[in-house]
Amino acid sequence: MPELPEVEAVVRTLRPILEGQRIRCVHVFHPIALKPQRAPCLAELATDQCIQRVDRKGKYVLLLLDRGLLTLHFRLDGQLVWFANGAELLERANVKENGTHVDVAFEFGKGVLGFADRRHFGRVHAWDRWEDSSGLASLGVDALSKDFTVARFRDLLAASVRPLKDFLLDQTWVAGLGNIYSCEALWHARLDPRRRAKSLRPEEARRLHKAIVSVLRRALECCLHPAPDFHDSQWWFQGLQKILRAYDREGEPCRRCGAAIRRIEQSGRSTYCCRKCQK
DNA sequence: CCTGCTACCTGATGGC
DNA sequence: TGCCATCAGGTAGCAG
Repeated sequence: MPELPEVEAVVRTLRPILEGQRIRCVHVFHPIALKPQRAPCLAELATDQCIQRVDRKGKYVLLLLDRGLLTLHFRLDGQLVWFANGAELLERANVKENGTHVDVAFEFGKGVLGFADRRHFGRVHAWDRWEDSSGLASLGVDALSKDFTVARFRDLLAASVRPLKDFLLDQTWVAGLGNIYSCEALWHARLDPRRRAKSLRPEEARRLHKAIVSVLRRALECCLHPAPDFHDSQWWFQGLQKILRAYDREGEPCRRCGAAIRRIEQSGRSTYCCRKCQK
């Protein structure tokens, strides 16, 4: 559930479940999910603390504790799973037949929250202060925050010589966009992903800003209907496909001009765009 | 400081 | 069927 809208939908769903709950204990099944931190560090920081607030910055989920915080990052494939209680967790987690993959779990009075990522890219980290997390501390302005204004965005663009696509993927300028919504925003703004960020005219910067915000809002609506269901480990976001105009549509006609959507490679990753109407 | 490249992992898919 | 190559919604760490 990688990009900003998916993480925001998770956070909104998690908030009423977790806020005010005390972490009774922490289970670490796969320590790689904590790397480079270690299990004792997480257990010591989290055990017996209450979750005061559930929040998000960029693609990070923040669980703010009485003292310190936990950060969850799903990377490409991470997800959350809910269990009724500790017994159900131990019965189902990582067992051979019909088991549910779980890397780390937090046990509460009302149930258990599991963090799972078979690929082991996702991370669960514990921090005394948010500034201690270099990933979190280096994030730029969140794309759905009110600080993400056209003026601010124009200044950021003007300071970067990189191609627009790389600029949008770089979380230190604007936080929250990944490969899908970068492609989508550029398609909606009718801008060539290879253009240098600083080459945009004011009107083009405004168009891209508007496209980013509207694409993310529309995707968030999609992610909330239906809302995430952590009780079902097969749960996934439905219906995102129907809002995509460029991503993963190689060879299909552009919905604006009819030309074939092309797949090009930028910084080792796929960019989907219309070479005819994205200038 | 910036940029570009690789490594990190596992699973799904498609060609032969 | 089986085997192999390729691809995947992300980021950290490194060299230049």
